[in-house]
Amino acid sequence: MLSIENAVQTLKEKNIRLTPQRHELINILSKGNKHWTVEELYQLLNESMPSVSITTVYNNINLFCELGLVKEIQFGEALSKYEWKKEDHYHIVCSECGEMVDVWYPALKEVEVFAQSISKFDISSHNLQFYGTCSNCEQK
Amino acid sequence: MLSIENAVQTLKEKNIRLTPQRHELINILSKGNKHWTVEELYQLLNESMPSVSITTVYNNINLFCELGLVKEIQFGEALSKYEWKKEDHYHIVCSECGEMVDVWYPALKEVEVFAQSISKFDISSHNLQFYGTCSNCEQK
DNA sequence: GTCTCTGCAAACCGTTTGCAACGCA
DNA sequence: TGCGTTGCAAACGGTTTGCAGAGAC
Repeated sequence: MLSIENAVQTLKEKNIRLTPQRHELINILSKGNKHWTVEELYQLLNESMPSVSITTVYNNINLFCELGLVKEIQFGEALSKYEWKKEDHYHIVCSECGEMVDVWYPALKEVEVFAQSISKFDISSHNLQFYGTCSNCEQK
Repeated sequence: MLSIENAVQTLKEKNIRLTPQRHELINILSKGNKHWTVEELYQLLNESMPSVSITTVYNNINLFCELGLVKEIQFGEALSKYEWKKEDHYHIVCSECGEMVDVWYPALKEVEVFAQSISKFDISSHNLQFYGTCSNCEQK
């Protein structure tokens, strides 16, 4: 799990300013080990910085993705979610409410090798998602 | 692979009219064993029916998905692609041009079982995509 | 003081909706 | 002939862009 200090260091090295908005966004993202939409981050950020704009959230979440501080998780028709950078893993998503949890399972390298062997593609990565119903939605 | 006759039969059973637009769209989709975006289907349809509107393509591709004649393939930030209904399989997509091919690999049921065992989710399905570079883009 | 960053407003673009005219059954 | 369908235009909604003023360093 990436530390706040490392993230701040990365910004400094690239001469990217540590604005209050960026600092607070890093604070939110690096705690909680969760998955947020842009809108959710905007709401959370607004609690401590009421004047922040959603443009700034977009600007910085994209910047953080480019810097490798944050990973974008894209899922079917749902809005992208973002998580603080950690080791590669898969995700389970609730089809009802969008709730998302991590799955730590060994990377399916042998399936990648198979896909490469039967295609004319040079395979570089793969993505695996699970769909289901979370316990909260199950009860309803 | 679903036949045109079966598709037409499904429409009849549900009292859905077989308009020329629908017939031609089924013709395009059921041949070629490819993956198309809405825009691509619209272009192809326009070759034989110049007056067709993109609204009609949206209406019918969504209808066909609901009827199970067509499967929507959603991929990260890319536009959805659609394929004629066939047995479940995975996809490889070219990160450069979006070119897509099928991968017939046994469903990863044991990974689903694992995901279920370590989460509080009732897992119903999963999705696996491979990313890479197709031979065309490799040469460039 | 400089130059990046913020935040507002407008643009963007794929998709959906409303609706009047059309045409399949 | 009736009602489902088409196709136009407008609306929609998440995201990006342009830009003038603010502010980090």
